[in-house]
Amino acid sequence: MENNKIRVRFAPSPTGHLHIGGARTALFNYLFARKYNGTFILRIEDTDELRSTRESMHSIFESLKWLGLNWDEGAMSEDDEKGDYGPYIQSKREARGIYKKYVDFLIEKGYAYYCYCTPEELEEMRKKATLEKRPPRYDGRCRNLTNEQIEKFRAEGRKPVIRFKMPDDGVTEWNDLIHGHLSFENKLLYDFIMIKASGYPTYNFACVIDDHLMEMSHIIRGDDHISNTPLQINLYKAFGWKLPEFAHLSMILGPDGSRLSKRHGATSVGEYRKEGYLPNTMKNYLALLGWSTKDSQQIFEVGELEEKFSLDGCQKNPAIFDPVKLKWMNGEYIRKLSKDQLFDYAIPFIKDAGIDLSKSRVSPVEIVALEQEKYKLLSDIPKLVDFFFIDEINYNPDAVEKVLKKPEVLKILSGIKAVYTSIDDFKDTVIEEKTRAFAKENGYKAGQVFHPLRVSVSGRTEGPTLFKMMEYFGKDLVIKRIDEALKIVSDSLS
RNA sequence: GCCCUCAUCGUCUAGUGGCCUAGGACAUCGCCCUUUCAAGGCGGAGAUCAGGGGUUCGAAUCCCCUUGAGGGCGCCA
Repeated sequence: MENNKIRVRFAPSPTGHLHIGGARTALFNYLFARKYNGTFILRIEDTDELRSTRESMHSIFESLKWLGLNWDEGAMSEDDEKGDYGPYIQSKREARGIYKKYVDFLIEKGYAYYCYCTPEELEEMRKKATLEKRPPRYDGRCRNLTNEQIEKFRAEGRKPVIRFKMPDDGVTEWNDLIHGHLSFENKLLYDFIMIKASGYPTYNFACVIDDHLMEMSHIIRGDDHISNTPLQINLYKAFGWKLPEFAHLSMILGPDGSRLSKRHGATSVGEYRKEGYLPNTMKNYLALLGWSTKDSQQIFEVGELEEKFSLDGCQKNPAIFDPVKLKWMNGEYIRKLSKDQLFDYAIPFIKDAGIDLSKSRVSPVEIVALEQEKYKLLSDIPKLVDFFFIDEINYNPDAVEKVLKKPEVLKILSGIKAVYTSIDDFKDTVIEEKTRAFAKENGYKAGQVFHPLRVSVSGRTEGPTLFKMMEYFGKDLVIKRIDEALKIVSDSLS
């Protein structure tokens, strides 16, 4: 049954990068389509001639792809598209005159009219209304202009807009798939603009025409659109078109409960990517903002979200974006990666930090994997592995003070140096065995030897497991660094 | 100002009339493991279910009011 086919869309306007909220809307549409074997469509709503940019469009494509929200139909890039309902970029649709015939139809049927009010007049109208404590919306004054008035406005060179004539009474209602029954009194609605003075359609108009023409079955969007919905429904009714199902997702707020904005930190998907978050982390975390399973599952395997998603699990109330939990989740996802996957993700971050990967004796893949359970962000990696790739390490002053400047350290280090010099097979198990034996023979506790050693070879008090680390450094480098540490200790004694 | 929406631990949430002395996760605290930092394991604290009225034998769950928060009232989307 062609008519029962699930078709959903994400319809961003290219006026900036893909934001967290937009990504979440895209994700839910994508998951819904996957769950019910439907079609996920990407449409670009660039009817804001002033703010829409090609760069933004590109950036949105990139972010969507990075998140793995692959769409089946629609604008595939700035210049390519796929599907039988195109064009999928509204400016191109406008250029083809797609909207015009629907405008003409409405005017002919008396559902739309020209309005000659200037922006200044409208501003004045709103101000006055606010002062008089009335709703600051258009009062419909151009609904019944006389021919003389129209002549006069034209003579003044005024460019009209085209407004939709909203019904004066009755109610507009629908059954929202998330909120349930929603209803608005028509007299509280207003004659919204369908066509701007520039000839371009507005959001509320183009959106309805396209959703209908593209045969959308479900409109899943943010609940900031709830009050646009009755406006749009009246348009559908004027055309006599079948309504799609509506589902309004709750908003995402910043940690202080206000609308998520720059002052809360990163707000775009691209920024999180740069900070070292994995795409699957973002997908999983975003899914959990406003949606959950009956058992409050937190981490989802590949494909599991697509399988378990449902509109029933969607929350009505807004969700606060929690960067702390996001970070935890990223650690979880990093730990699930194979060594090779981790390394592939790490490369750009390591290179950015200026680290020369050729400078280590062992495979950098192994080195990066050494501290896998520790990374919360991919950007944590360089500073945790850098001492594997540089000759001269920096000794952390606090570490030197706390660990190396102890009375027995000089003896321990020179003793252990002698032990290491005699090891031929410099492997972690061998080193550990010899080191423990050295401690025991000389009456030291293991930790008394391990700690100064760690600081000596790495310059820090924390790091990877000690013996594996030394094995990777290699015997020569370990001895060289013990010598350096020895020098620091003896210098401080004199 | 008007309209709409929403309301469970600090946060994300489970819960759809009795299984709730409200469950899970993040964060937090303590203990264990341990060569460090993590990770992991175990345990604790944390929500009189915004407040007040009803309905009912019984309400976080249904109804009403109040309060608070968010959204909208654009030739932005």
